[in-house]
Amino acid sequence: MAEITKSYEPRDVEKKWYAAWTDRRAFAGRRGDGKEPYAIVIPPPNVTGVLTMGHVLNNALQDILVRRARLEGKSALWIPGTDHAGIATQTVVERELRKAKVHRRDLGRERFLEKVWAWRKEKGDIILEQLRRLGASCDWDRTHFTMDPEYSRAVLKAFVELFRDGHIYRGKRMVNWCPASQTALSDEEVIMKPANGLLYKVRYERTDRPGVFLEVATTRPETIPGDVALAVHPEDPRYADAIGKTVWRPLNRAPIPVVADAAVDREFGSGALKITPAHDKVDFEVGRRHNLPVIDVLNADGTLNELAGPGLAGLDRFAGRKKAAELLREAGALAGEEAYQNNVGYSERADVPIEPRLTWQWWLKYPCLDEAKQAVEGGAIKFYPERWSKVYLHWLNNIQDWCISRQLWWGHRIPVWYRKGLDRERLTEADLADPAKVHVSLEGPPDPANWEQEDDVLDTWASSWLWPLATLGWPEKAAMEKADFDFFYPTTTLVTGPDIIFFWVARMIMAGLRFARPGEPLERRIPFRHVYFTGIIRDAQGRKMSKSLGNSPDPLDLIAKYGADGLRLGIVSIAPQGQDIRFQEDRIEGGKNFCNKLWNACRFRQMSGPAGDNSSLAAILGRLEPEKFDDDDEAILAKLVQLDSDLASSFSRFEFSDACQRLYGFFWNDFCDWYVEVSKSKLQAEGTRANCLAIQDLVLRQALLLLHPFIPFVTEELWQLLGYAPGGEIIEECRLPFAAELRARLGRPFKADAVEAVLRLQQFVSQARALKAEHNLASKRVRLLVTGDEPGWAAVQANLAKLARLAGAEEILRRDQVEGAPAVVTPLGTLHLDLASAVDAAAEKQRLAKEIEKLAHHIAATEARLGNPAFTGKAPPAVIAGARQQLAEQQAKLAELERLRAALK
RNA sequence: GGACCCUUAGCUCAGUUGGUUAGAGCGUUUCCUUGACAUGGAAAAGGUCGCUGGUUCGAGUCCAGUAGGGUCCACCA
Repeated sequence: MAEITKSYEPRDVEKKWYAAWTDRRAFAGRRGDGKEPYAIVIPPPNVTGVLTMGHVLNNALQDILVRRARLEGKSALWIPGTDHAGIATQTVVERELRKAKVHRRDLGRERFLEKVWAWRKEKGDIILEQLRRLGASCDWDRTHFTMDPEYSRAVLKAFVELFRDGHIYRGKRMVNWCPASQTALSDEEVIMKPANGLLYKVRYERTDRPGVFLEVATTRPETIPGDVALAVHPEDPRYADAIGKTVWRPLNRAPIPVVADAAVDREFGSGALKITPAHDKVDFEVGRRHNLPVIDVLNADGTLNELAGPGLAGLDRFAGRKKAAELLREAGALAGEEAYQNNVGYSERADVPIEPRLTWQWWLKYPCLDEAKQAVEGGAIKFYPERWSKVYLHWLNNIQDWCISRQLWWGHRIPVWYRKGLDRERLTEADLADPAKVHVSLEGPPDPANWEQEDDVLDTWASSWLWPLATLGWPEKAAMEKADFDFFYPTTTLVTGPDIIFFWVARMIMAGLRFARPGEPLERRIPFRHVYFTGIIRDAQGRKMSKSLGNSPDPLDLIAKYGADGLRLGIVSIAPQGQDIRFQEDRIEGGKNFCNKLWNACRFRQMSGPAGDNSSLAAILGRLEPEKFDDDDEAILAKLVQLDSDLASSFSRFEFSDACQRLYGFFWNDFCDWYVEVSKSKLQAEGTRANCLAIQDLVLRQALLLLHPFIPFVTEELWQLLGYAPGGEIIEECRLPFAAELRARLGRPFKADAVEAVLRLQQFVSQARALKAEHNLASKRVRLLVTGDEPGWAAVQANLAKLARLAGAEEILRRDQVEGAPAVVTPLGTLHLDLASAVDAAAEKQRLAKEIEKLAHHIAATEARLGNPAFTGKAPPAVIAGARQQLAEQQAKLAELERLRAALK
C-alpha cells in the first residue's frame, strides 16, 4: 500500500481516477435486475459553449445525486449531451465569416451549414471535456446532440404529429422581430429593459379645420409615415367632434381618419393615440378592428424603407428617429419633447431592441395544457423549492401560442413542402389543409421535384423540449429498447435554473405528456418526478456573472488552484435552496482545505498501522470490541449513525449545503478535533488500540462513502490507499448502508448518555484550556486540581489520560478544597489552576464577578418565567421541567462561583 | 399594476412543527510547530434577529402593517 503523502495534490489523482472510471465503464447506465432506476438528463449546454460557474454548480449537483444513487445500489444513469443553440451558434459563425467579409447569403444555405458543422466540429463539445475535468459521471456512450440524425427525426416527428393534431398552424401575425438576427423570436426570448428616450409631442392638423390640431405623444416618430389613423377614447368629450373626421399625417403628408377605440387610455398624455399597425401590437389590433391598412415602413434589418418617404428611407431606425424629429420640427408639427423612460423589449441573444413585425410564422398551440398544470398541482412532479410551481402555473394560465419558426438556417428545417408555384404570401387555411398544395411529413413528398421545402427552421427549444424523450430513443421502438426507455422513463430528477422554467421545464412537461406512452396514466408520461432549481451565481457584489463584466472566474483556473473536489465542495456548500449565490473564492479554498483535512486524517490512520485484509465492512465490524467501548467510542459511532440518517433526510429535500455542513461538522469537529485526539491516548495502550483502530476504520470508511458524491476524486484515492477495497473495487462498486449491520454487530443500542457524557468531557477540556489561556499558560503544561462531587471526579478519572493530554496538563489531581487559585466551574467539577501564588487576585476576582453577573441575569430570567402562573399553568410539562432543571444547575454553579470569589483574598 | 423572495455577528449565510444563554464558515485579536494536517491547533471578541403593532405563558420563528434590496410576469403610446 502506497504511503499517504503530507498534503493532497489533486492534479494527478484526478487524471488517474477519471481515466480508471471510464476504463471500467463505471458510469454506464444499465437496467439492473431488481434495481431501482435513477435517471437524470443533463440540461444540454450550447455545443460551442464553455464551462461557467453556473455549469459547475448545476453539474456538480447532478453528479452528487447520481453518484449517491449508485452508492445506494440503484441503476443510475446520467445522460449527457449538447444543444445546437440555433441563434447563438449561427450568430457566432456569421461573425467569424464577417471577419473574412463574407455574408451567409453569399455562401447560400448549404455551404453556410457546412461552415457551421465545421465550426461545431472544431469548437464543439469542449464543454463536455470540461465536465469530465469536474468529475461528472455521465454515461458518455449515450452522448446526444440535438442536431444528430436520430434526434432530428424525433424533432420532425413531433412536428408532424402536432400538425396532424391541428396544434400547429401557419399564420400572419405580429411577432417579435430581431433586426440583428433577422428572425422572429418567441415572447420568452424578449427581455424588457428600461430605456431612456424622448417623448415627442406631435401635432396632427385637422383636414376640415385648418389650424386645429390633435396632439399625440410618441417615442417613435420614425414610424409616423406608417400611421394610418389617430385613435381617441369613444367617451372622451375633448375629441368627440373629431371622431370620424380626418387629420393630416405630418410625415409623408396624407389624410388619415380619427377613430374611436376603447383601448385608448384617456389619462395618458393627450388622450389621443397614433395608430401604426405595422409597428405596434396594440395598434395592430386597433387597426384590425377598424379595417385600417397596414403600412410597414421598416426593412427586416431595422432600416427605414421607401414607404417612410424621402429623407427617412435608408436610415437606420435610430438615426431615422432623430431625423423624423427634425423633419417634424421643420414642418411645425413638433409641439415639444421631453425626457422619458419606458420599457423596451430587447432580443435576449442579440441584445438589440426588437421590432413588432407582421410576418408569416409557424405557431404551436401547446398540447396537454391542463395535464401540465395537474402534474405539478397534483404532486406527480415536485418542484424544489416548491414556490416555483406558482411561477410555472401562472405562466401556463396566461399562455400564448408559441412562435416556433425561425428565419435561420442552423436548426431543424420545418418538414413542410409547398407545391411549386404556390404563393406563400397568400396561403389560406384551406390551402394548408390541402395535401395537394402543402405536404407535411418526415420523409418529404415522393416527387420532390414538384415541391419546395419551407425555408424556416424550428426554434431551438422546439427541439430541446423533447430532450428526456429523444435521449432515451423516442420515437423509434428499437432505439427505445436499446436505451431502456421503459426502465428509465420518467427520469427521476431534473436539475436546472429557474430562468428556464418557461423555455424548457414547462415545455418538456407538455412534450412528455403528449408523446410518451400514449394512453397511459399521467404519472407514466411526465418526463421527470423532481425538479430542483438551483440559484443563480452572482459575484461578491451581487451582480450576475457575465462575460462583459469580466466578473466570472474560469472554473478551470479554479480547478487548477483548488482541485476539482475543492471547487465542487466549495460551490455546493454555498448553494442554499432557492436563493441566489454570492460567489466567494474563499469558500472554494475552504473546500480544498477540507480535502486536505480528510487526506491527513487518513494519513494518520495509515501511520497507526495497516488494516491489512481486514478492511471490508464485515471485517471492520468483526474487529470492533463493543465490550471495551468507552463513552468516546459510543458517541462517535452514535454520531456517525445519526449523520447517515441526517444526510438521507437532507438528500430527500435536496438540501445540499445542509448536507455539506453536516459532513463537514461531523468529520472536522466530532472526528478530527475530538475522536482522533482522544485516539492518541487510546492507541498507546495495548488494551484499547485494536478497538480504536477498528472504530477509526469504520468512521473513515463510511465518511469516504458519504463524502464521495461531493468529492469523488480524493475519496476514491483514499479508499484505495487505506485498502477499503480489498477486492480492488472502485468506491462506487461498494454500498452505502452500514447502520443496520453495525447495530447487529453491537447487539444492543448505543449507550444512552454517551454523547452527553462526551459533551461534558469536551466542556471540561475547553474550560481548562480557556482558564490556561486567561493566565497566559496556554502552551504550558500545568497541574490541574479538581474539587467537586464524586460522579464528576469518577468521569474525570475514567478519562484521565485523554483529558490530561487534551487540556495540556501534566497531571490532574483530586482535592477536597483549593483556596485562592483561579478556577472555572465545569460539569465535572471545579477546576483549579495550581498557581495560587502567581495570580493577580484582583483580576481573577473581576473575571469571576463578570461571570457571576451574567449567570445571575439568566437565573433571574428563569425564575421570573417559573414564577409566572400563566407559564406553569399552560406550558407543556417537559418545558417546565427543563426550566426547573436548568434553574437548579444555574443556581449550583452560581453558588460555586460565589464561593470561589469569596475564597480569593 | 400583479406575484414571489430577501433583510440574523465586520462579510456570506444556517436557524426544521413557537420553548434553555440565537449558530456556522470566512475575517479580526491573542497564543501555539504538542506523535495526521500551519491547507493546521487552542482561546477570545463580535448580534436588543430591518422597523412598528398584534396573537401567545413564551416570537428570530406565526399574523398585520411598514421601510429598504432583489427576481419574475404584464405593460400606456
